[in-house]
Amino acid sequence: MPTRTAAHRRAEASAAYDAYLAECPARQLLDRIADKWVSLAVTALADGPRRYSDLQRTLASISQKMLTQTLRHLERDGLVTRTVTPAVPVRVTYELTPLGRSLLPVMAAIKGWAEAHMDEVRAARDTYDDAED
Amino acid sequence: MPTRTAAHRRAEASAAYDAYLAECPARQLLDRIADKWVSLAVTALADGPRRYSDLQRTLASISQKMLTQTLRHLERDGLVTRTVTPAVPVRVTYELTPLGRSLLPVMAAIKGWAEAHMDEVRAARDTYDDAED
DNA sequence: CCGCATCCTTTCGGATACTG
DNA sequence: CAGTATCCGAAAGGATGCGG
Repeated sequence: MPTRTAAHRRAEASAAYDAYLAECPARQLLDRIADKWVSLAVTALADGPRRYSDLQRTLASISQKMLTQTLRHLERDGLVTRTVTPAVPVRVTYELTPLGRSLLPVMAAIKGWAEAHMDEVRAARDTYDDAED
Repeated sequence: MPTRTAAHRRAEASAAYDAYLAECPARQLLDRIADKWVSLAVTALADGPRRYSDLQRTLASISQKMLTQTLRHLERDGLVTRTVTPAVPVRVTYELTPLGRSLLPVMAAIKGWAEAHMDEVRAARDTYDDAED
């Protein structure tokens, strides 16, 4: 009989990665996904595949450099797929993978929180700034 | 009778802020909270008030500059309270406000996602990098 | 249309030294 | 202990021009 029970193994598995630790890969991954453009790009793909130019219109004022960079990272990390349709002109569409879909609720939540609590944050800032001594 | 029904007003209210728009304040707020240190700091305060030095130990390798800056922003935005206990030496504790508590599940989710899906992302990266042509 | 390469400015963020 | 202030290198990110 093993000295490590199923509960032990579960606890160990859930602690396999710890973003609090600097050297942990999860810390870097957190840094990647905790990003404004990632949040907007992933949520923009919620309803299905979309074209590059379509995404660029939706994520207002994003530069093509940042959009391409963000999409490349998401593609490399297995969160989106990139599909090129050879036509004239070429047509490129991006779509969430199942892994990307698992991140979608989280990204939608953070974007939603910002939109939902903007007024409260504004009020807090006014109070804070008025209290300058 | 007004031409705008309650449903109209609700729809309008929920669309009052839109992070997709560059000029929208919610875009800036999203940029503030979609941050590695914010995620780690907020989740670290989940179980109650903690001291500055305690947080610094938990958020391994964070510089005092970034920790102070992050906490100041959170305080200004009304997400945490800062309490100074005059003693020798001085004791400063940080605690989530109700507004901060409303953000906690979101921040815990993003941190948790990174830790939970690290292996899948790693596998995707290996595949992507191997396919270099 | 969908990029990549380059330049250049701005910001981020670590290191260090110093205060109540 | 819990900061603030300053310096400085590294990285982010916009602008522009070119290419398949």
